Amino acid sequence: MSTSKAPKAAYHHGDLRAALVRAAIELLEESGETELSLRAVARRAGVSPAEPYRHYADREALVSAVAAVGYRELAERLASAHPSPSTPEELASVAVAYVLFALQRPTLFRIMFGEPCDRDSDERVAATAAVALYVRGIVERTFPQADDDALSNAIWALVHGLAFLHLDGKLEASRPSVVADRVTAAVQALLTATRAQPAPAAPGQA
Amino acid sequence: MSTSKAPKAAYHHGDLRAALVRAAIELLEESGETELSLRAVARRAGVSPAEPYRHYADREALVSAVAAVGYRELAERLASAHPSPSTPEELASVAVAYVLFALQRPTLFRIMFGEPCDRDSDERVAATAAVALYVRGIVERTFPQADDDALSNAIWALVHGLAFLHLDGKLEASRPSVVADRVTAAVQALLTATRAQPAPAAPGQA
DNA sequence: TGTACATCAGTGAACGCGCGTTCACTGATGTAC
DNA sequence: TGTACATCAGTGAACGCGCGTTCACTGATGTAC
Repeated sequence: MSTSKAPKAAYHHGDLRAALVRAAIELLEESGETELSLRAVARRAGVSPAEPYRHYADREALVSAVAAVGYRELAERLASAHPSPSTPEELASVAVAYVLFALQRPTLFRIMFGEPCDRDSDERVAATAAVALYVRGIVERTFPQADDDALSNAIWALVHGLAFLHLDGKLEASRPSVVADRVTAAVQALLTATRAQPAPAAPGQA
Repeated sequence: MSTSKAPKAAYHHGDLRAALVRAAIELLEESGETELSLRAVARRAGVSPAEPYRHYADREALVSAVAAVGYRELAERLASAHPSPSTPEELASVAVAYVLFALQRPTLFRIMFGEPCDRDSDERVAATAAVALYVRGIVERTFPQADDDALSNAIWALVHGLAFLHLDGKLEASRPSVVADRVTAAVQALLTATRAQPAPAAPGQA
């Protein structure tokens, strides 16, 4: 029987490993700090400062686990914006979801993307690759005859850049609907033109 | 007589205020850490831990001064890539300069852009506005009949996103020439199409 | 030119703090017979 | 069903550390006369 959803007071705790990640995320979102103190997390989870070491090798391991949760939730948000976008309009709706996710969970997003970050964490490397593949899929569906590499990079960068510029206050971000409109407009400004000429006259395309 | 360039050993120090900023930047670039410890900076500058407080109100003030230097240097780099870009090709060369700056001075770039950052620092707010204006100028020159707002945001976001994706290892960044090519390709992938139809058939354009 | 004084850049010791991590431990749960 | 034991989640005290900041101070420089 899986214990995925019953942290009861029974047993010692049930699933403290997951509870620690949850506590960490709550702390991040309350404090607005990107720094995550293991002691603070333990305190929040109602547990002694030594306890986390039973579940995570060190601070960095907990941070990676937090980031992994973030990647999963981001993927869900994108998928629920549109399961399989294949037009510039659908792509724009996914872009909006990406940026709003960043704004609603700013510290989580920063931990996922805004840190030198442990190149050794397989979890994180895999999650990153998954996002890249997802974007690439959209681009291939939406612009079948484009230069996939260049265009995938460009699209991801565009959306990612919009997220960070809003997050860092370089673009005003107090009202989500304004942000959504701005993101949509930016994406359309670039993509409408791209779509307008279906075959960009490049040689050697199928 | 201005003392802008003579930190001699004469007098007490000459220009410790600037020396502290310099020490801070050196430390950042050596350690790869975004965290800046006032004590470490003082140590590096060969001065007691209390001394910085004679020049900066607190740690945050020093960090803002560091960011200000970063903005100035970024502006110089962009200007020297092209003083007044007005074609997609010229724009791409500026984009490359932006991304390479981020990669060459990663921690400085993160401090400039990748932190919640003090909304109250006039210096920083002004610097940000200057970058935005600069981008807007390029866009107006390059695409005279476009929707300036949307396109300016899109271009800045595209370039900024490319910088961060490389910086955070989401795009491979070990060889500058590869990065330069990738940035150029990404920019061209989006912009060539935009330029290809000079008047995008929107109503009400001069 | 020489003396008396004000200024102020820089000192160094001290404060209290929260941190990451280790350690020997306790006590509830599960297991074997 | 009852007892003896192994397991292991969680404890709590302690370690050494570097931090930001404050304080009363020193001593070199510049200034007035």
